[in-house]
Amino acid sequence: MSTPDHSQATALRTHLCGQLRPADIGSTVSVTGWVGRRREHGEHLAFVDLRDYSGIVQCVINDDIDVRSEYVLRITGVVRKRPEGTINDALPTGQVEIGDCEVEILRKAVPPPFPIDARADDVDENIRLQYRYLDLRRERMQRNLRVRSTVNAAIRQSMDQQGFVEVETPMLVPSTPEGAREFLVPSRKEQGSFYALPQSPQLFKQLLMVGGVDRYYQIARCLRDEDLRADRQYEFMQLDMEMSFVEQDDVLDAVSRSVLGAVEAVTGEQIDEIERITWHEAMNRFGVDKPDLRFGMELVELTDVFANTEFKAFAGATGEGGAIKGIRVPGGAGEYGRNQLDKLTDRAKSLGAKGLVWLKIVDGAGAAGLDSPVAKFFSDAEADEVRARTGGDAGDLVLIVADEWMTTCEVLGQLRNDLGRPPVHEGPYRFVWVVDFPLFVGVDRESGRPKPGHHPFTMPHPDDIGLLESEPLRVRSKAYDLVLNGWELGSGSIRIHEPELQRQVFQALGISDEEAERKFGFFLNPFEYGAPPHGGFAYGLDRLVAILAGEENIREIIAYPKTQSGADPLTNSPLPVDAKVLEELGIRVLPRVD
RNA sequence: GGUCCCGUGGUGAAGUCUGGAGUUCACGCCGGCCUGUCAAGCCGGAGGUCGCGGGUUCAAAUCCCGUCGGGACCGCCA
Repeated sequence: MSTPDHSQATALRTHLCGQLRPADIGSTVSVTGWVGRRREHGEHLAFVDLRDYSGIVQCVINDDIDVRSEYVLRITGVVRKRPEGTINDALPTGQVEIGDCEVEILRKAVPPPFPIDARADDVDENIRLQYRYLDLRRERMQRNLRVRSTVNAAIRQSMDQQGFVEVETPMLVPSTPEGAREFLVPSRKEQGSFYALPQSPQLFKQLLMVGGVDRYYQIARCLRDEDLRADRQYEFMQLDMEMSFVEQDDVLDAVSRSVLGAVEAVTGEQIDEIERITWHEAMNRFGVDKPDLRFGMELVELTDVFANTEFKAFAGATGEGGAIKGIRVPGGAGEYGRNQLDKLTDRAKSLGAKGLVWLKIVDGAGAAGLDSPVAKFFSDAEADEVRARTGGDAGDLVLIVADEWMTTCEVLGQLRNDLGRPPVHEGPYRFVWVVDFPLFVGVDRESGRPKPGHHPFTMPHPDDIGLLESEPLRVRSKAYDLVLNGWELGSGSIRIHEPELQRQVFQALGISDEEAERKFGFFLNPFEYGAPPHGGFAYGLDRLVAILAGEENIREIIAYPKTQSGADPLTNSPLPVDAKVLEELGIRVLPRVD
């Protein structure tokens, strides 16, 4: 991470606590901070660890002074080498200490509810959030906030260098029927009317392209009233961008630069290029559209192996639309007992598979070399081929699913993640662009029409436009996701900028001209005045920062996050408001219905 | 809307399955001793609505029902 090159000395301090080194020996310094631990040895000797964000320095106090945990102090004294045998290698400042200390108590403090150090990692998160201002004093949180700040700065620098213009878009926007549930804001002047908080600046950024801005970006706050998760908050930040007169490669290039610039700024690691795979390949090999490339256990194609199988559970999946695939769990034969294998089977079923076949590979060739309830249904040739394709050795476990192609991929992809995925702080940063997403995903149960995969303004793949009417589900799109270590960082697309193609896509979606005008007119009519070809992207800063900080949960890299139920234990929000306030807004709250 | 896990002095845990006195451990806190410690050490002390409500029982932290709070996940997040 970058460190500021100017001194952070102030009227009250000459140095930061964590900065002092043997080179400072002999200097008279003033440091400020909080009392960490103190070690008293009677009236005439006490050690106080003074802490600021930069670290800890030991101060030697020879007076009888009452200084307690988390008191705010200013200490002035002389930096000196620690006596022989008392050097603390665990501290960056451990070679030195501050002696001849004059102590000024800037503010007394009551004892904190939990220790302000790594032990608070184990404290109930609700309590950490209730006292977030204390939690934030800890090294971990200070580091996380600074990773975040570094990422923001690096992104701004990269976007600026690439000629992007930072434009702010409104927080009070019209409510739109599509997409995520919105937070509503009542209008005081027009009672009964509402603004919404933006789930993203989508409309405004595309209109900036119509407005000739050419390259827009914003570190944008987005708000969605959907259920919270480890990687989802009501409010989150996105690097949002849009470019004019571009093809897909131009967008991927620009985004790659910014995200890789952020990685380098935080870790010093240089990544030259982000690899790409198609959505179809991602599903085939990893069973998810956000593959974690840090580990193997890829899905192995087995459909043709069982083309003429006697095994009924597999025979049904060898035809059109079906697929049989397996994954190898190295060393899994010994690791997974009958009980756990039953649990894996239940898991597969709950994910939508009809069942799960497991094979433990033992010594010997042919079906006899497999330990499995279904081995007796396998021919020797089939058994040998499964071993060859999966690369399975004695002691390995092979899991096989036979189902519709999509189900087979998804179930095994989930099992692959369940069984093999490393924790977030492990391994390299494996970015991947997933391109050629299908334009439509699945079919709406009510209307029978295909549903848009990204949004209805996404450019279909030029080679597939002819299939829009005949086989819409096979149409690929110019939509793409950026994935890092199995986390979806963000997505984007080339947009449709001319009306005829937009009409065709609406038609495939079953949206009439009237409905299109009613729902999207406010958005598309401006295009009539000359929309340039354009495309864009947005990626989640919280997720990127969490991964770079090695945190599993984005709450750890947000100063004031909400709990899973959407509450803030620090402020107790959300809270009821005075009847007067509601009256002014023309709002009446209905009694709770349970 | 659903599934699963958790809730015990300020903090973290054990105790809950198999009911028997608010029992235990570590940290913190308060007081005392202590001149080279560094998650200092030694001695002493205080601190509790076992989340809340109801039920079963002679007896409930423990069993049952409900509820609140926290977490993980499914749905949801075009």
